[in-house]
Amino acid sequence: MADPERRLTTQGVERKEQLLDAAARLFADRGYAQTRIVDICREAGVAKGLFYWYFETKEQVFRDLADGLRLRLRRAQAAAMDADAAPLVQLRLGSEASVRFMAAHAQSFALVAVENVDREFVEDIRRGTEVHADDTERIVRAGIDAGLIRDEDPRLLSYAVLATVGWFAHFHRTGRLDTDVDGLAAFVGRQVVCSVAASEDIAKQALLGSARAH
Amino acid sequence: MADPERRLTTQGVERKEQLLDAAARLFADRGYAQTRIVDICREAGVAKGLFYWYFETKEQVFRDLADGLRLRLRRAQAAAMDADAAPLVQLRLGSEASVRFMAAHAQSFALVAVENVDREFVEDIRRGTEVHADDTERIVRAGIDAGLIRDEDPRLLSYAVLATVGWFAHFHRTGRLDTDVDGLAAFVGRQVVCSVAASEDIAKQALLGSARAH
Amino acid sequence: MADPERRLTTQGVERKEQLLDAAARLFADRGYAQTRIVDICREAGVAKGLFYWYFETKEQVFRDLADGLRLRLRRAQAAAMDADAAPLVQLRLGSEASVRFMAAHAQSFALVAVENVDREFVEDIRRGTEVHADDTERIVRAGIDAGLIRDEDPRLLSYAVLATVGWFAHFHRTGRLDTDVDGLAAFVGRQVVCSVAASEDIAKQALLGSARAH
Amino acid sequence: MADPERRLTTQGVERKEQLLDAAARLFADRGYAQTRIVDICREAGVAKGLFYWYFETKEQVFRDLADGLRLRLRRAQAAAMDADAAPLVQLRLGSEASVRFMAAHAQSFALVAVENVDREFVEDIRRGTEVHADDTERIVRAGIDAGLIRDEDPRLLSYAVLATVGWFAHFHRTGRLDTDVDGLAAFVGRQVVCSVAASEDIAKQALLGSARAH
DNA sequence: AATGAATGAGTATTCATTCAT
DNA sequence: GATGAATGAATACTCATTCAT
Repeated sequence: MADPERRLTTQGVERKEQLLDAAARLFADRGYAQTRIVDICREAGVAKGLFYWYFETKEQVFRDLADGLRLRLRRAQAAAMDADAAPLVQLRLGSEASVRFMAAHAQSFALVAVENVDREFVEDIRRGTEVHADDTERIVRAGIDAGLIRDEDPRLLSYAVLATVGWFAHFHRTGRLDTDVDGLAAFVGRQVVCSVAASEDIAKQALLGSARAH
Repeated sequence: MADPERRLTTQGVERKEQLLDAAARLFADRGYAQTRIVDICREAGVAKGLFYWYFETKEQVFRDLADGLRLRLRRAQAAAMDADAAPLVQLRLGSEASVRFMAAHAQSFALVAVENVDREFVEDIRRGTEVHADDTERIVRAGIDAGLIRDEDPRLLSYAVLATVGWFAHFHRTGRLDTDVDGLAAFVGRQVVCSVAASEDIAKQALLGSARAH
Repeated sequence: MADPERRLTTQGVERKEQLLDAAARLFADRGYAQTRIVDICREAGVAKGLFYWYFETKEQVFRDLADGLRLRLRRAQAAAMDADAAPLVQLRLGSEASVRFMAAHAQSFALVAVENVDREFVEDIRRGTEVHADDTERIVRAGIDAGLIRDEDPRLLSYAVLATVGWFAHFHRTGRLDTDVDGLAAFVGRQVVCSVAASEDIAKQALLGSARAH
Repeated sequence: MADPERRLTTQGVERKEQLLDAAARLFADRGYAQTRIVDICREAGVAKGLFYWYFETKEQVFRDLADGLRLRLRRAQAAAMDADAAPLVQLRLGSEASVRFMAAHAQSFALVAVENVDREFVEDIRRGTEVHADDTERIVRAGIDAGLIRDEDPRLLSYAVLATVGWFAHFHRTGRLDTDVDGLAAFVGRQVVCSVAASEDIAKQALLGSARAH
C-alpha cells in the first residue's frame, strides 16, 4: 500500500515520525520479533491500518530506523573530529563523540546492537559497521604511516577501535556501568589511544587536553 | 512430556545430543525463529513428537545450547591459562584461547551472540558476560597492584578486554577477516596486552613467546 | 486480539452473533471438543482469523453461550410466573415455562447440560444451578409457611423441583419421550406440584387451570 | 495390543483392577478428556506401555468402568428391595439404596454423571439409564394397577423417580448438601413416595418404618 | 488520510497408540 | 508381563498484511 515514492504533507511527515519513534521505542524495549504492528500503532496512537500508509512492511521500518541512526552517528563523529588534528587525536575525539552520541540515543541504539538484532538484519548491521570501519581505517593508516600507531594490520586495528567503542556503549546502555557519560567517554578515548599508540609518549601526547591523561 | 528430572539412559543421552546438534546446526544456519521443530527433527532423523520427549520447549533447547557453550568456553579459557603466569600473560593466553574456541565453534556462537529470543535469554547472556568479566577483573586487579597494568578502573579494563575478544570472534564469524585463526588469536592477544599494559616494556615482556612480539 | 472491552458497531454485533450461532449449532451437534475453530468459521462463512477478533478463546465462546442461555431461561421463567399467584401455582408455572424453554432451545441446552469443558465451566454450571435453587427456595419457603407445601427442608425441596425439571428437559432432548412439549410441560407441572404439596386437595387446587388436573 | 479374549493371571487381574481404580479416580476428579493415559499409569504406578496390555483404548476403560458401576448399582438396589413389599415401599427402598450406594461410591459416579460425560459417551449413559427406567417402570405399573400410584404415564413417572434419585446423588457428591447420607436417603425415599403416591394416606402407609414419616 | 474489520499462512505442542527390547 | 522410547495426526492461536468504507 505504501508507495515509497509518495510525497507526504508536513503533517504526514510528522505522523511518520511518530510511528518511527514508537517503533524505535518498542523494538529497543522488547526486540523486533516481539513487537507487533498493533503495538507500534497503539504506542503512536493511530489505527492499525495507517501503518501501511507510511511503510511497506515491518522490516522496512527497522531498516529506516537503522539507516537513520547510522547517518546521525556518522554526522556526530564528523562534527567532533578536527580534520587537522593528529590521527590519534582524531580517533580519540571520534570515539568520545560516538560514545556520547550512543549514550544519548541509547534507546535507539539498543535495536541495532548485535545481541538484539534479528537474523534477517545482521547483514544490514554488518554493512553499517563496515562503513565505520572504513572511516576509521583511513585514520589508522595515516597514523601508522606517521609512526604514531603500532604497525599492525590497519583493518584489524580499526575493528579493535570499533569494538571498544561499541561495547562500552552497550555496557552503558544495559546499565552495567556506574560511570557517568563524560567519564565513560573519556575512558574510552584513553583506552582507544593506548590500545593503538606506538609508544607511551605518543599516547600521552594524544591525550593532552583530555581530562585525565595517563 | 519432557520431565527435566528424567534420568536418561546412555542411548537417550545420545539421542538428546543428536537433537541438540541438529538444533545447533539449524539455529546457526538460519536463525532461531526460522527453524521449526520439524526441521530439527528431520535433521536429526526422528519423528516430531520425540522432540518433546527430550525437551520441554523450543526455547529450552536454545538455552541448553547456550549454557553448554558458555561452560565449554570457560573451560577452554581455564585450560589455557597458567595460574602461575604473570597477569598480562594470563590475559593474553585467555584471550587467545577464547578467540580460538569461538572460532572453532563459530557456528554455535553465531547463535548466542546474535539471537534475541526473548527477554529472559538476553538476561542469560548478560549474566554470562558478567561471569567472564569477574574472571577477568581478578587478573586485572592483580596486574594493577603489580604495576603491570594501567591504573584505571579494573572493571572498565575488563570490559575492554571482553570487547576486543568478543568482537573479533564476531568479525571472524561473519567472514570479515582474511586472517587465519592463529594469526587472529595472536593479534587479539597482542591487542589485549597493549591496550592494558602500563608501559611498552611491560607489554613486550608479556608478549615474549608469542608469535610476533611487537 | 479480541479485547473484551471493545465496543462493537451494530454490524460487529451481528457478526459476533453469527459466529455465536454457528458455534452453538456445531457444539450442540457434535460436541465442544469435536468442533474446531475452523468449523465454526466455515459455518459462519468467515475466515479463521476473524474468530479471534470477536472472541478470546474457544472456551470463551462456550461460556458466552452458556451465560446467554442461563439468562434467557431465567427471563422466561420470570415472565411465566405470576407474582401474585399462590406458591404452588408459581412453581407449576415456572416449571412449565422452564420445560418449554429448554425444549425450544434443546440444541443449545444439550451443550450446557452435558459438556465437561473444564473445571471452571463445571463451576459455572454449578453456580447457575444455585441461582435457580435460590429462586425456587424463596417460593418453597412461602409455601411451607402458608402450609401449602410439606414441611421439609426447603433447600432439599427446591433441589427436587430442579431435578424434575432438569431431567425431563434432558430426557426430552435425548429423544426418549414421545410426549409433545405441551403434554410434557403439563406433566412436569403436575409432578412438581404433587411432589411438594402438603395434601391432595392443595395439589388439586394448584392444578386448576392446568390441562389435566388430577 | 490388548486382546479382549486374553486370560489374565490372578496378578494380572489385580493389575487391571489397579489401573481401573486409578482411571476412575482421575476421570472423576478432572474429567475424561482431561485425563491422560500417562496420568492413569502414573497414578497406578506402572509404565505407560502396560496400559495397552490390559485395555484396548482409553475409551474402553471408560466403558468398562461405567458398565461395572451400573452392574453394582443394580445389585445394590436388588439387594435392598423386598420383592414381596408393596410397590411404593419397593420404590422407597430402591431409591434409598441407590442414594446410599451412589454416595458411598461418589467418586466413581462423578464420571457417569450427566454433566461430566463426554459427548462420545452420552449414548452409553443413556442406555444405562434406560435399564434402570425399565426396572422402575415395572414397579410403577404394578402400583398404578393397584391404585397406589397416580394414574400417569408410567414411563414418565419412572423418569421422575430416577431424576430425584440421580440429582440428589449429584448434589451430595458436589458437596452442596449438609445433610448426612442417612438423612438424605430418607428424604429422597419420602420425596419419591410423595411424588408418585395416589393419595396422602397411601403415602403415609408406604413411609411407615421410615425414620420420619410425614 | 484514517479506520478497523477481514484474511489466511504458519507452527508449537499434546497425546493416544505402537513397538523393540 | 513390563518398560519407555518413538510415532504422527490433529488443532488452537498469532500476526503481518489487505481492503472496503
